[in-house]
Amino acid sequence: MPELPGLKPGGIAARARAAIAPAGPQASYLAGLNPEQREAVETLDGPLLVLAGAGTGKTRVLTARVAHILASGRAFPSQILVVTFTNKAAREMKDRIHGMVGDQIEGMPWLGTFHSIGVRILRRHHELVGLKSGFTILDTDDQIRLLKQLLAAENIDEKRWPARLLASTIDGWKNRGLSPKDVPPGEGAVFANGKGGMLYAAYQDRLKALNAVDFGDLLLEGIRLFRENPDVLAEYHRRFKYLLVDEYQDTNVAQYLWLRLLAQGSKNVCCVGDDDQSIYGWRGAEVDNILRFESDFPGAKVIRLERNYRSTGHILASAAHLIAHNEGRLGKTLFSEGDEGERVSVTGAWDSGEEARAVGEEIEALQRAGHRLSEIAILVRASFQMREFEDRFVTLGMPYRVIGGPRFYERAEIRDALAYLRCVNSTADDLAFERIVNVPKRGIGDATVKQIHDVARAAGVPLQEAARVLTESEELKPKVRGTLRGLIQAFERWREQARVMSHTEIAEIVLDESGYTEMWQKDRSAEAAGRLENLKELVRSMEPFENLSGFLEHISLVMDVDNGAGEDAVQVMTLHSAKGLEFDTVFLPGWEEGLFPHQRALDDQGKAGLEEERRLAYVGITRARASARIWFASNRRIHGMWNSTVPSRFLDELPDAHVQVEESRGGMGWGGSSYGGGGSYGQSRFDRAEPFAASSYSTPGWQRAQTQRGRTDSGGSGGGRGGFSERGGRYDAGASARRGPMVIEGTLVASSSAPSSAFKRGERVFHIKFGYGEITGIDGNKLTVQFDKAGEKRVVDTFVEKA
DNA sequence: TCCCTTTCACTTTTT
DNA sequence: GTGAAAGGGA
Repeated sequence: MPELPGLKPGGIAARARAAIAPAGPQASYLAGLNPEQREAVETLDGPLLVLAGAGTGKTRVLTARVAHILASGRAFPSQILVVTFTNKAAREMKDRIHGMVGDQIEGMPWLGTFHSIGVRILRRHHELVGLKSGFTILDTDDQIRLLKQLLAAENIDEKRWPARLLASTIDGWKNRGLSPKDVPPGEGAVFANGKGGMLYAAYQDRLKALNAVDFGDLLLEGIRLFRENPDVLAEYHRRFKYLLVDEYQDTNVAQYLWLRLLAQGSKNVCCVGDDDQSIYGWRGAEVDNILRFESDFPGAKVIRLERNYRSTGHILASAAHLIAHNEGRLGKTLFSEGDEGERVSVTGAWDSGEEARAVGEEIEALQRAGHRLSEIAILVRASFQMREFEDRFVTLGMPYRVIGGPRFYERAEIRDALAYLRCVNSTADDLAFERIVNVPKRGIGDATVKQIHDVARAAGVPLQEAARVLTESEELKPKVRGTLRGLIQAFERWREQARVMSHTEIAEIVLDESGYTEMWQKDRSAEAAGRLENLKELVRSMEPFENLSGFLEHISLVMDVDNGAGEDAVQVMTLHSAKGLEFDTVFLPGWEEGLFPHQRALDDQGKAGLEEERRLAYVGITRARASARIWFASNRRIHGMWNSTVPSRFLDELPDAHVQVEESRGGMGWGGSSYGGGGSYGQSRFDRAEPFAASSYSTPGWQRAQTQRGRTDSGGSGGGRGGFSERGGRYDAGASARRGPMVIEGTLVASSSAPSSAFKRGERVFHIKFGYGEITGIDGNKLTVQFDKAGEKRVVDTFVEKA
């Protein structure tokens, strides 16, 4: 299409579309929508809540709605506000709208994350909230260093009151939309014997002095801006004719307040979300926001999307039955029109190692059957679980990819490199200067840094300037003085060069001449090569930007690199990072009490915590299109200690009719299941499962476990060959002859396989978790023990030893 | 100032 | 068991 000079592409596009293709049955973006989706797209006036269950085409509705608004000529692209949580979601949305509406719409200016739109607004009105232009955005690392300084200045023991804790406390306040003066005195007093509120205020002052904001401020200051300047708010009211919010169940109070202020204008606010997928309560998300929508926005219409296009019947029914155990929900019932598919499988393993082995074998079988590895995912509750799977995949030579983990820009080398660039970009970036002044080590230690600080404070100048002044005085030792002067001069030189060179060239020069690259080249550790690679990647990622400051501006908010997507590899990630994704086959390992639901969630949040864990389980199951395979292990090492575990209560909440309880081909699933408070899980069908209770020790799995244990040093590498073939013959042979105590890494795990227990009533025993106790009852291999500390528990005899 | 030893925690994570 | 961070000694 030829360019039309002087005309705004967006405006033309919208009008042209409206003229050529008026919104009607024939509009292409409406094609293929079901009636509910279509209603959600076409209900343009007034507040609308779209409750979109998992796999019901939520993104499709959002993008079609934008297309519809544009095509019907109701608004220009610049008059639509679309907010998402992650950059990834924003990018996807942009791409899809682009695909629907076409080239003419040059990206919608107000489509982005809460934070990126927040910055955009603050940059336009910075003077109204007391910021200078070009303010910097601090990330968590900067925040913590700043808070450490504040704590030190207040003589607060950092051991007792860690900066991290203060940071998350302040974050929590900001998430709830509280500025220092709004913090309830009682709450402010919680930290450091009453100094919490004061520290928060001091922190905000420091931020202002540094001309910086943190992530929370991007919204909080926006709220303040709107409240204190009605004329500014009115301007945005006029501007935004339509507001759309993705993942509304994840909004926190600050985001809610921010949004509500903006929505007072046109009232055409459409929020899309799923209360059953709210899994971010721990970082301030308020499910309440979505539950309250109808009362918050009077006259709101609610549309439910319940037709699921992703999963088979059994999977959907299992997920639905599970989530029905939650009380705080709006209630939806997903249904699918596809076939029932295969049942959700539940399998027990002896321990986490066997769990990983068995899952690895199943994946190999799937691979042989022609499944693509990238359509297989392992979703874990906690990242430490990934390790065993990774180890396994390495020995199997199975390609895998870990999603999530430390983000690219959070890596030390990237942050160091960025700090150098920030110093080149601005002489006033004190935090960046402090970070790299002695990286690589050049003999400028704490003592010198403190001196620089003193000069800076006294003269009211930034650290770089103070350092320059200091090198001109006689106060430093000659050696230090020389190095510091060299560094300052280097920065001046780089700044000069930055004017004439491209920013990527400058970056390379800076990293090279500062000795930073050399530092890693000399480093003998295993990660050094990867770090150098990351530095190269950083420079590469700068290319699309116009200049250094443009790059730095974006990097604080948006920085994720493609980590080799598209290659055929098993996807390993946490349940949290799986939200929004889908796979043909999903493995869900580690469904054990204490791990999932996580003990900490139960301890800290009680019932609310349990319900959030349950939602997490729901998210996990609904990621699967065709096959969901749940696992639990009877023994897991927690904090370096082997613990026997109890199958997760969520397993009992799955509907029998849709679940296939598998006998692990490795056997041994149900070994020791009696940990876990109260007897309420004693009734679990997984406790009663017969094949294992009486005859555990003659199953192939047990023998295999023993054999593997016996080959002490072969653990990992010995299992390299696929497992199925080894199973049948080898481990069965002579199995029943194996008797006697079994010691694993110094812990007595099993002492007897005799059908009648070797224990007697009244005998004193020791349990690794519960300590000492006295046997009060014997039932097969299960003992009832009155523990001195832990009270009465039912335990399998293999987990206690005679005291 | 640096390096080594001790100590501590250990759920989830975006911006 | 493991890794990161902090403190103390060289």
